[in-house]
Amino acid sequence: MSVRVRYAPSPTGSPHVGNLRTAIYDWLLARKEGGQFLARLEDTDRSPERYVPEGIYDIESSLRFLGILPDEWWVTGGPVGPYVQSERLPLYQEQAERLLASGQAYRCYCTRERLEAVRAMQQQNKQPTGYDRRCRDPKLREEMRLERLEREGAEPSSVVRLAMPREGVTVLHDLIRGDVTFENALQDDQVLLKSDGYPTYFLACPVDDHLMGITHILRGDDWLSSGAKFTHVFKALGFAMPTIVHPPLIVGADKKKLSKRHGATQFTWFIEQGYLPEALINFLVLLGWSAGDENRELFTIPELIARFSLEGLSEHPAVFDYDKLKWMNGHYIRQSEPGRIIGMCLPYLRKAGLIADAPDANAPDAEKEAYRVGTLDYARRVIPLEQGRMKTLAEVTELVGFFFEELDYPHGYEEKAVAKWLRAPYLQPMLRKEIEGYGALGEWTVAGLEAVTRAVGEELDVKFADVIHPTRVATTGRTVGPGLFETLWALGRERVLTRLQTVLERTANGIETPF
RNA sequence: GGGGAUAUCGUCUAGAGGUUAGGACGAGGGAUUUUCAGUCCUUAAACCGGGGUUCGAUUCCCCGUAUCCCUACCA
Repeated sequence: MSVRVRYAPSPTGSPHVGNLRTAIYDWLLARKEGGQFLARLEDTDRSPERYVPEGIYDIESSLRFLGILPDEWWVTGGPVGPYVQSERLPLYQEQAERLLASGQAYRCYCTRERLEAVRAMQQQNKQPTGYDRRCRDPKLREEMRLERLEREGAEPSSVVRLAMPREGVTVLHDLIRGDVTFENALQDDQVLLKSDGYPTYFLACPVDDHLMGITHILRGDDWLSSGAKFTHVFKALGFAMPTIVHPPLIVGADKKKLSKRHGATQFTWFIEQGYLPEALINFLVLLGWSAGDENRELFTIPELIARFSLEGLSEHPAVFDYDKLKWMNGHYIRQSEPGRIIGMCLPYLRKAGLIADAPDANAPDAEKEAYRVGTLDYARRVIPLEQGRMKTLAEVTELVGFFFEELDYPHGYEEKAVAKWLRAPYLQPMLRKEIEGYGALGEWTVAGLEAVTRAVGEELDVKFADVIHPTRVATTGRTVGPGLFETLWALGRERVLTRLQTVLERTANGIETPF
């Protein structure tokens, strides 16, 4: 039987990185085994805070971003749809009826108030909490129904609860943890069908996994402790239990389940920051899985597909290491074709106001041409110079800002940079010679710029480095950046000469330090 | 309170009944360059505790401890 796995997110907002990691595992497994990867929307909680329509879009775009497109899902449909639980209500109701008919589930008329009171009492007495099974007794149930009927003047609402066996044990066989045994008597009579007619996870998931032919269930370790109820629903329904495995949780530095207070958890944040899909996949996969004794951690997607197996999953929680992710992302940025990075960086530059938006489609040709030459070509020259320094794409604006911003000494110059390098006694002659030399340069090339600069240093009898640093500060306002000659080359003759000239004039009487 | 799971450098992890317990991130040092980044070399850094089993356990078993997860008409 071919492998069929599913990613089953709830649209409670932007997807959590932990859920996406599971989706990646699912996808890798499907690709590795030549099976199918499906996605199903678990939107059975209709409360406003737990049903976020935009979340659906975030889920969809996150999968697209990662390039792990489901073979069957709500976007494209498929043979076992619909792939949205709220559109499958009759299916769950039907199965609930079966359970009711066979006595493996029962209606419960208890009010929320009563449930809360019971729980409060249990907590007060340090008793295990859980439903006291009052309605499991037909007589008491009818009593409760009548009582509410009279009080409310209409047929009272009810839920359907799982009639968990009162004795024996339920064993869940987890692929990586082995048999996990639960005492049935300790399990709660889980609500399967809510009073609003929607199923809970414990009914919807088994029904769908069965109907959709799911062969392997991968779900977070936080589900393991309710495994008995889950397993029992399959059994009660007469459905074969798929292979099940609980990858470890992703946690924060304090070892608690990764949440907002640890930093970003919403996947869309990572996209916005400019993490590359292959970096995210590589990093996330390694958080809870390893290729064994292969001493490496950088894997391409095809390599991951070839190596992935459920057996490689670890069983203890993994701390999300933002630093390592950054390192890995920087690695993949460096590895990328410059064209790709340029394309990915442009939106950040536009957003930061460093470059203008592209002209309209119906703008005059001259305007389009001017944009292409003046803006795009410049950005194309500049961005690759900083490609090696970016850890995230969002950092590009910080890195290349000085190329685009109007530098007008001393405005836009870093105080420390000026203090350190523009106090050089030979500054004035150096600037004058550079202006002359760069101005007279035939072809504006990196080699030509270097030759001129070296010559200036020799004429001044100053070390090469001592020319380079003040020149960098004079033309960029800072001490760090790409190689000086690449920088000058990218800036272009006009900007370089203007900036040098301005500094020359304004430092004629020593350094103005308005700082 | 109850239940479940887990335990190797700070972090992600590899590992085998006998190893110098390996790699990576991060940290320290050095080299290189024109600053930064990168690259290369290098240093420090770990088997939770106690019992067993065994010639020998960090590895297998038990107990303890610690941590996490669940304990909803949420997933």
